[in-house]
Amino acid sequence: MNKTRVLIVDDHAIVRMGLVALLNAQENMEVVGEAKNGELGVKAALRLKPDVVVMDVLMPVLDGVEATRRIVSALPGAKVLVLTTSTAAGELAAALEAGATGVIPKTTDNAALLSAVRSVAAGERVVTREIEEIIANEEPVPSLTPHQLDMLASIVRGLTNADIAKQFGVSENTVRKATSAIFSKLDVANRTEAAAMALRRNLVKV
Amino acid sequence: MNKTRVLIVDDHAIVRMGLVALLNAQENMEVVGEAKNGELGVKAALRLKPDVVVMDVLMPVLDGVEATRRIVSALPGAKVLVLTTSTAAGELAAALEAGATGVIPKTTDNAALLSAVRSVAAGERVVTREIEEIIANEEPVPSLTPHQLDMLASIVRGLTNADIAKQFGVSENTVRKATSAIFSKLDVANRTEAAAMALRRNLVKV
DNA sequence: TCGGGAACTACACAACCGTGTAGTATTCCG
DNA sequence: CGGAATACTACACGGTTGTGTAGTTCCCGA
Repeated sequence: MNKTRVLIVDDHAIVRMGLVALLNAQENMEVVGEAKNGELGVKAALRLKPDVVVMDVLMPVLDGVEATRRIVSALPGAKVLVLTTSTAAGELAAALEAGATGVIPKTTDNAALLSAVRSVAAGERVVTREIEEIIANEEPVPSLTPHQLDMLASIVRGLTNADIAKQFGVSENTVRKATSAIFSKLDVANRTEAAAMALRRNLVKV
Repeated sequence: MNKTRVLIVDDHAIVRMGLVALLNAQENMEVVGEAKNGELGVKAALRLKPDVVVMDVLMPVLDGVEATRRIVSALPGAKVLVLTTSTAAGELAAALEAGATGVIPKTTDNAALLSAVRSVAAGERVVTREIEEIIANEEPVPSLTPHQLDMLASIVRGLTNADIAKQFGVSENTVRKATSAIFSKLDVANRTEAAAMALRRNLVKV
């Protein structure tokens, strides 16, 4: 009987330590590698071809979602179990869309975590009810054009219509029309509300 | 020779597992308790009177900063080592102000973490250079009155001056004066910038 | 008791904002 | 080719915003 070969990708040394302790204590599991960021994780996955990758989301250099995408696209059939602290619907949905086989919260207790690793190794999709609900209740992201997102960013920075016109090399009237369109897409009444929504829903880079 | 008695407070089972594995592997250390949120952490600390409490910050029910405050005030001389993911100056400073003996990032490797626990047990203040710098570079929080914070919250919600006047039962002119004062305290030119700053710097509850 | 210093109000003014209507140019697709 | 869609502009209108000046009331501390 072959052991399930696991790769751990997490920037917290203490979490890697915990996972190693937990998984290596199982007879039929074996941690074959550790990586402390997404980029190293991808490299290690390609080299080691593990049965399961246990992947954190929030990491320096390359985040877990993007790392998952790269691993799955390079090794179709690779199994990735994403471990997350986040309750942001967007991130959870992104992890699944990137090809993760499972997504579970970091608060999961050890027994449930083990069983998730086993299920994922067997190819089963593992998503807790909690996470499923968050994704189901996700508000749709308003679809702004890149140009509109740039304008929104300028609004967030507190620029006036005249400032924005100068910045984009168009007339103030055009900016008025454009911002007006943005407000109606976001379903808000004015630029202040638009700025608040943009920041709250991470529509613009800070 | 007595072992250093350690209490672990963290909502992530896998982190507790890692800390237990790491600390119990040391000859002169012993994990005497675990708690998965701040409230349980405080109770356990009062009951067990550990030499060192290793404390996470972000936890449900009661966060690590407040838990630290309660433990230190109930057991003067208690040693708390705060483990944090956050790079927000406010939180780091708050942890120290609450009476933590040490504050280190969760990305710390195992050897450094161990030495931090040992130092804290010996009563030494442990703050990494990284964290020291973040605190030193902290922008001062603008001192708004509670009343002004309420107004700021209304601004963030997108209300007009007329709306705010109605809400507070004062005249619109008064609101104009008041918001104007807020803007000058925040050093911004208009309500949109004020809203952006309020959200970015967590001046108002979302 | 006198003198700030708050908190509130009024008013006026210039600037800024959001929207409706309308016109032009360009591009894309059937 | 013709029509739809897209992007830009103009202008006008009414509402909103931020600030300067100024006046009242009330309370606190010297």
